[in-house]
Amino acid sequence: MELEVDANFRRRVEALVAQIPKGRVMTYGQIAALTGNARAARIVGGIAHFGDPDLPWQRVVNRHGGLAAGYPGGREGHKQVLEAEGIHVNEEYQVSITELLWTPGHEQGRLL
DNA sequence: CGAGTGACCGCAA
DNA sequence: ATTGCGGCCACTC
Repeated sequence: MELEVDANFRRRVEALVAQIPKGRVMTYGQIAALTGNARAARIVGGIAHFGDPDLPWQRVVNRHGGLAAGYPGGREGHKQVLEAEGIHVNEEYQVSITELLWTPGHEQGRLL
């Protein structure tokens, strides 16, 4: 029953982000697609700003693996948090999504 | 209820 | 390879 999508969209995004394992990252488009709206990638970013601040939005990056701009503290603060998570960030403020991109279902290394 | 906006993505020159 | 522009849909005021 996929009748619930409107308001549930935000809830799904929050739930999905909350399930991102430590040391992994997801893209806004990835989350948007998994929530049912692959074109609502921007909405995910909006929820990230107006959603629950307790969620690990730090593990959410854009398609190019670049850090978010509106993160509290800027990309620099975002980079610091990612480094604390064990994720390496280069001077370009980009992470190796090819290596760190995580998708629900695989749950590889649930060392949480 | 209406309009504006955005922590994006994809494509075109 | 880079740079610029539009579209898309939910969220906030």
